[in-house]
Amino acid sequence: MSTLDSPADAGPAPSRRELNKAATRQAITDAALALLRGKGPGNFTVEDIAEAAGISRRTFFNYFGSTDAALASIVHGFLDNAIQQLRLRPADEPLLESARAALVALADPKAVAPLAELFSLTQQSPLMAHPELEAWDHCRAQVFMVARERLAGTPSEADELYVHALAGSVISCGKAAMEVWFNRRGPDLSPASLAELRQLLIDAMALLGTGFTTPAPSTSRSS
Amino acid sequence: MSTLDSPADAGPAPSRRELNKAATRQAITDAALALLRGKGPGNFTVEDIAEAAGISRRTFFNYFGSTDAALASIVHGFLDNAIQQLRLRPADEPLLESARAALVALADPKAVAPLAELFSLTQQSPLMAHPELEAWDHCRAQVFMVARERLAGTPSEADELYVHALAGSVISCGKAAMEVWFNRRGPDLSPASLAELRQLLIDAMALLGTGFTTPAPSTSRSS
DNA sequence: TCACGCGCTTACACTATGTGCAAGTTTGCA
DNA sequence: TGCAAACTTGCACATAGTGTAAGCGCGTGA
Repeated sequence: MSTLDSPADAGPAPSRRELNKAATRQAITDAALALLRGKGPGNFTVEDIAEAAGISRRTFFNYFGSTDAALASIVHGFLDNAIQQLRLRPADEPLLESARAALVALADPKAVAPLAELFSLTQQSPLMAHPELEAWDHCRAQVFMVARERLAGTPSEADELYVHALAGSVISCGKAAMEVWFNRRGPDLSPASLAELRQLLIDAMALLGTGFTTPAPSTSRSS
Repeated sequence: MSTLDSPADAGPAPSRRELNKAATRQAITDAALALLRGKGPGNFTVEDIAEAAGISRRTFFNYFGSTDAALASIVHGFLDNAIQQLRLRPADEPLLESARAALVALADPKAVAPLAELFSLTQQSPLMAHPELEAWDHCRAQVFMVARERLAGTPSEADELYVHALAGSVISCGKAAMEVWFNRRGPDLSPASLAELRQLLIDAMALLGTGFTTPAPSTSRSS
């Protein structure tokens, strides 16, 4: 989201309007998350969220197209952050290495906490599947674009298959690492747990880089 | 496996009720596809589909949860078919090889045609994204189960990450091949086009098997 | 062959979702 | 200060999705 440390920041100038909008947006997701905690997935309506956020039902729909979309914005926030990290990596670095670095950089409590809570509240509830899948796919599209930019000008510039397959696989492996981590540790955010997440992400990218050769490749847990 | 009636029939005994249900289901998807052709995505309602299929609106919802779900059943049909092919492969074969074989076996006009038309009608229309992503994810879960079964008893039985990452990557690469193929050929089902699809699927699996080492790996088109 | 039971279809009613529109309110700017 | 643009809100309306109970068609056993 925002890294507003010093006065001379990248933003042009956060006007009052934009601050209000950001605040409203935040109020909506907060309210939605609170209701998810309190009532469980599928047991509250847009009207409930709007009331809890102190806005009208109509205004809710000015921000999000559905309850799901409001909750998925949490996932979007995390993944957008990941993309941002990815774009910071040097362009001549192998993409797998960049992805590994970007993901590991994101494995800190601040960034993972909302995601972990969302997962713990929606686990094995297909009600959440739709917008979450869409969020990951959006991220995939971003990775695709980064990968394409990097390959621009190289001999294989036009190899769409390579770029599509790579982007999709990177996302799948990142997702797999997150999923395994959550299955093992639940919403545990302790340093040891986060270290394991980092190792899983590293291992997942390594699997991709080695073509899934050895079924027992990792240092993170070998049965 | 053997019933007295038909020579090569696998079903236990298609009763009249089941035939009716199958027919209705088919009528619904046919009607939905026809409306998609005629009016474009998002420009028709459940009521329209029901009317075209000769059933009530309520009955539609007895079969599908939404218009999207009705159309996604086409994708589901294709992917279920792929899973079936995958399960026919010998259990000691490498999974990538099995996936390659299963996918190539599915690259025939009969199986691909409905999928190709659906793609051509919904391309760059996010209205279709949700249920389609869900269909792919369902397939991913199936591949995951197959992979887990195959590794049961091997030294790496408990390596969840490996299985999750592999299943996800296989799906992503299959998806990538289909996407590239459609971007190149559109709804072209000529033998040459299908041969290219097959080659793309093979190349995609090869990329996965070689860890995406060479950015210019394929025989399918190198710019 | 017939009648009973069960499953599927349907109409109805109702809640929730999502959107267009116009009026009211706040913010930016000259 | 005053105007214009952006944002919020209430209202109306079309559509989605579901529970319920009555009606119809299919399978089955007497």
